[in-house]
Amino acid sequence: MTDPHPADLEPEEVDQESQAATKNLVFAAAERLFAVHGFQKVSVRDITAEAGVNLASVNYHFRSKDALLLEIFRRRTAELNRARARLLHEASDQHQGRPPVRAILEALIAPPVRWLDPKGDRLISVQFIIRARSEGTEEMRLALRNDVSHLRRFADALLIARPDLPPEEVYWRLHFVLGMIHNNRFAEFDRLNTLSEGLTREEDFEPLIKRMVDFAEAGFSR
Amino acid sequence: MTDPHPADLEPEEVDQESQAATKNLVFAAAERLFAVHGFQKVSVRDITAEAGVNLASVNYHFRSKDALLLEIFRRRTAELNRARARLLHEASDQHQGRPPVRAILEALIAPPVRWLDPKGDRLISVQFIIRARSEGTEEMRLALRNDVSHLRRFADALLIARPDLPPEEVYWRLHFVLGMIHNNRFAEFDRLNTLSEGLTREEDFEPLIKRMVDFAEAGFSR
DNA sequence: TCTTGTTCCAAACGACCGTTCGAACCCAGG
DNA sequence: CCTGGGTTCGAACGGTCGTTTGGAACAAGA
Repeated sequence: MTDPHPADLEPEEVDQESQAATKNLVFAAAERLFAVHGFQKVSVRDITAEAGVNLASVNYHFRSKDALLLEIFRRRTAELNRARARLLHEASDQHQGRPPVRAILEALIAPPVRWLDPKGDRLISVQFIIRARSEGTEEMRLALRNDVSHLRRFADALLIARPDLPPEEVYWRLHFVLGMIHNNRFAEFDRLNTLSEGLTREEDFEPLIKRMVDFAEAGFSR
Repeated sequence: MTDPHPADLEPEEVDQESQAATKNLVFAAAERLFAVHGFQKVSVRDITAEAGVNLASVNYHFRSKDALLLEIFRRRTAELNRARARLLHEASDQHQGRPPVRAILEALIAPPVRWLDPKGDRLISVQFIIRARSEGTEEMRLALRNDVSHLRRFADALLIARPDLPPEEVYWRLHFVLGMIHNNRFAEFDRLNTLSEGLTREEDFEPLIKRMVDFAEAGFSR
């Protein structure tokens, strides 16, 4: 008697629009609730109620609550990593395989910040990813090791772009840039807007990308 | 019949070494477990078991689990804010009330990074604070509004130090610096050490403070 | 039409949660 | 010695959690 769960034989991200409507409803509702309220505060009953499906749907289509969470995390981080890698690849092509620091930083920063735009449909996803980084389960820590292999390409590019710097200095500065990116949470934006009395409220996110890249590039300038 | 809970009549942080040993045991165990495992994953039973006290101790000495969490948060953030404010005040004294950007950033960065030193007894506390920022309850969000009033002193100092910059630019850069600071979590350090293959492992944290202040000051340089 | 496999559903299971309760305990003040 | 307020204790309460179950509903091929 083999395991009848359809989640086991999915290669990557099928049923985008296929007949498995319930699975997609659960996926979307879970991502939305997790992104807003956090992982531990959202119950399976919250998810299925939000999706308008039966309680058992989570354990049927995904194996467990944790597996659902991990699947969302995997798909979204893969998408983000792909977008970043594409920009880095383009920058590498335009600079004979040795992109300057600014282009590397832009490839790292631009995708997750563009996703913050409420006019798109990515805002939920990027908030989910950011939250996963600080609240993730033990299994997601392991999944983050793959993310390290993704980051290594950026670290290597930076090491090549700044061969004059001690390697540990490059790593630390990369760490600082990642901190800037990961701090773009709802709560932090609200805090900043309260502090600045609304001066920092953004409608277009390209200026924010420029601000961040400017700041990060300046940090790398010495 | 008035409320018999001793938690209600404590001014700030008495019973450091007083006869209420159980309360201190609970406080310390809760802070430690929360800092390591997060708020939602730690139960009252975990806390009391770690502290070696009875299960009901949490609800007796503090009113509830949330109230315990909030009390830890309040005490530690107050201590951190005091340390930062003192440094800012000293810098203000040394520069005729107009401290330069670097001194302001150092007052913001140095205290929480010094607390990261495992040789001290503050490592748990700073990890707790960082975790509280992203996993805090609703009541702690309100407590963070006081933190905004604390941050305003730093924002104002920066606005005075850089009157040539548009105010929103100053606020954004302050936001970036805070992101750098809040990213100093256990998991992120591990990730960085994996990525750098141990190159970034620190024993002394003063060089890290210098690195961070250098990076942040450079970001403010233009 | 009957069969077969997939999906959905209501209901329940056992485990763990935060909190409460009343009795036991301790220890100064009489 | 006794008394009484502060503290600790074991035990239990009601509730919510993630997960499981067995059958109903459904669609498609024989």
